[in-house]
Amino acid sequence: MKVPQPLALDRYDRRILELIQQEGRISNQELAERIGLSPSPCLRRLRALEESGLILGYRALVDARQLGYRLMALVHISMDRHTPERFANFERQVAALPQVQECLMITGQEVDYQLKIRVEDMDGYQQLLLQHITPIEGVSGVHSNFVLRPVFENRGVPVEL
Amino acid sequence: MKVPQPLALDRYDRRILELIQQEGRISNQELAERIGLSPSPCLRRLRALEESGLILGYRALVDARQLGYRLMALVHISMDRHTPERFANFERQVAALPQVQECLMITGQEVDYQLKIRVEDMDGYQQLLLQHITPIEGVSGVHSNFVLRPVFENRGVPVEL
DNA sequence: TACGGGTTGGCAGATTATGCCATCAAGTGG
DNA sequence: CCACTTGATGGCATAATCTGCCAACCCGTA
Repeated sequence: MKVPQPLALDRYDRRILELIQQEGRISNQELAERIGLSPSPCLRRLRALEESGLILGYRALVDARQLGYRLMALVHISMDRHTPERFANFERQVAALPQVQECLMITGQEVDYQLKIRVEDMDGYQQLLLQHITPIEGVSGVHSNFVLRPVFENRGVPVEL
Repeated sequence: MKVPQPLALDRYDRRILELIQQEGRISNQELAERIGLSPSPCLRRLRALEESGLILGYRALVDARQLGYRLMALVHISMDRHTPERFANFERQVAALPQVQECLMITGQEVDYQLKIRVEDMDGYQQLLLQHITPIEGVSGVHSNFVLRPVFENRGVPVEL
């Protein structure tokens, strides 16, 4: 473990970050070739980026539609009383629901959270909402928008220059 | 290339999908151990899942905050005229902005798109909005919510039993 | 010029991936 | 009940990759 340095990334590090955000399973050899370095220093840099916490991990992207999740929705939640306990409890309950892909606490006069959920269809949506989200203590309002088309998702973080 | 089958995933395939969504760079050997299969058939299954398109790819997760992106916002866009050309043009322009991490076309009486953006700070936000998003032809309204805290993101798609 | 810190490239051994083949289990028809 | 077919497994040999180590190099400084 290393304390986050003032963070000095040269162009090699940046190229590495760009490439592994696109091809997370690229071999170190090919990575080295593409950034114009030999395998040894390339691997050292990659490991250093991982150790520093800049690279949080690796994920395979799975096609949700092919798995039967044909409906994606953005669910906006408002809470009645804004106590830390209420929030903590809500977040814990929501984290336990696998259909909830993302949970963001956001600004907004009427809204406290936005959830991104994936379900099979409207039935699944209704079930999730009525049986698992609405009943959570403190939830006073729920409003959803459905995703008509995901234009793009899962883009990498820009690593300038 | 294979045509998407009726999709019959046994428990081995499901375990593979679960594991590589959590550890995208896991070695085939360890993957095989964890699912209780020898390396050969495990690798065959993994490759088959990739070929079938169920696995779309692999990504490294990069810590945006450490890269200086301290502000995340959800930007809601409304368009004045709902013609396919307007939409296509908007999507193209928005895709060219690296700060836009996600673009979803959504339902809503006043809203057509939700963008998830990452910027350095409020200055960056203002610049992005005024110089690159508002000027896009057809954009008639913009309303943003800021993310106070990302409770969780980037969760895997659930692969039931 | 000599020195020190940091990085590189190359090499050897360990680990992993890959293709091939015999074996095995399940289902079919004789 | 026995061939026979289909599809998947496990093991093995080979190829490719990773990993740790060390000498060489670059660069700023004394």
